[in-house]
Amino acid sequence: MSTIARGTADRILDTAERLVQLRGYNAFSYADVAKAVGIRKASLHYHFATKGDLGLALVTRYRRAFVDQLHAIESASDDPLERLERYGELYGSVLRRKRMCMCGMLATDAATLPRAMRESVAEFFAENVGWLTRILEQGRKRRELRFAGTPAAMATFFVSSLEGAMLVAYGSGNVESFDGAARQLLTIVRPERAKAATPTPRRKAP
Amino acid sequence: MSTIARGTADRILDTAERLVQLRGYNAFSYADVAKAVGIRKASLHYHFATKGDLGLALVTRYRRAFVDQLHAIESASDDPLERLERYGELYGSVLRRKRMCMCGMLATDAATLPRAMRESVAEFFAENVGWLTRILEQGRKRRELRFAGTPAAMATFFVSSLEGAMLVAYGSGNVESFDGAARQLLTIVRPERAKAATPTPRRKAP
DNA sequence: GTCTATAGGCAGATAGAC
DNA sequence: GTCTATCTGCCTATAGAC
Repeated sequence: MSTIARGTADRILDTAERLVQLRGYNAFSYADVAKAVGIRKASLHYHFATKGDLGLALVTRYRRAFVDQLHAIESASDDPLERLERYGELYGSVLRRKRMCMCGMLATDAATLPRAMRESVAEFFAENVGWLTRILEQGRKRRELRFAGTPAAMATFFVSSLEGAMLVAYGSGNVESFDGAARQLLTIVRPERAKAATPTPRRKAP
Repeated sequence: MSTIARGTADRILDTAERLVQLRGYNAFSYADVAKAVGIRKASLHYHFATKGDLGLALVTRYRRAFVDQLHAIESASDDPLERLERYGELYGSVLRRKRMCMCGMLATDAATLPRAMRESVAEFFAENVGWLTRILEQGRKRRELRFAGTPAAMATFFVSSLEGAMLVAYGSGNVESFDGAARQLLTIVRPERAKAATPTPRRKAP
């Protein structure tokens, strides 16, 4: 995958994605992207006419990639708790690359975004809540998960807590705090809920 | 208090605070503030020489106000659970004014902030975690709160979840989702939690 | 598809009059 | 303390050559 030559548009998206995740929508420029990609500012406009077009393409691609990873999680495991663990690990892996979730980042920029971008960011959260709701519903039915309230409410709480854990970890430069928060989060849906928070025994895939 | 005439510096801070909470540090300008306050850009520089100076003053003032509110909560109630409810309501009241937490907002801007600002934002989170740790510790000791893990870990989770609930609500324009998340959060520290029909607790090996 | 050149505007910041 | 005037630099975006 990484050895395949990619088109200019893809390289632009990769670079812009990184910059948005690091600095936010209003703190990256065509000049930044052009420099990193190795072409001129004007050439960027050939691929993405306006910054809004580029931004929308970024969110669209990010959402698609995220949805793909959700499907991958369902393929990899049938156990609700393990699926939730892997879901949290999606966020963790972003943070370990020293980035913030793109849509969490754009959420704070919402007031300054073109309408289409803002709506797509909202859809990202809705998509995640929808997926989690299904997993939680199924897990409760099978008695492999236990939690208070509706699956939808718990799903919203899940997304919120992971986004917040990333936000605080990113903003305070304290990456470890994310892992602790993610662990707490899993504790509250574990059926055998223990008094002491012990690290989760993680099954490794062969 | 609201009838007292305030100095220019205070009015600048009020306006800049609102703009940062709405749009972020990189999406407000001296021109915006000057227009709203009713003076010229150049006059702002008399009060705050650079944007970084203004930003640092904003965070400092915000932190002080927040700490004051924490003290007010301790004065208003002796009950740990009620204190936590009121703590959540601090966040809720910001969101109901259609704003994002200033430090949550600045957390996403971290990579672009002057060092002093970035450190002060990190201190905001640390202060909150510190206060919550005390409340949680005391509540557990008195058996009026119940939760897994250390008080410090739970405190970090608390701040993360509330910040994240604000972030998602703000970014998706769905303010109601915050209240649901805040309610879920309180559920997990309530001592009388869920003794409903649970499957036989199977203890996993650590 | 990529380039040079440039338009037109806004950014943060300063000098100096009043 | 607030003003006018101005500087320098960066921003998004476009025109037109190659």
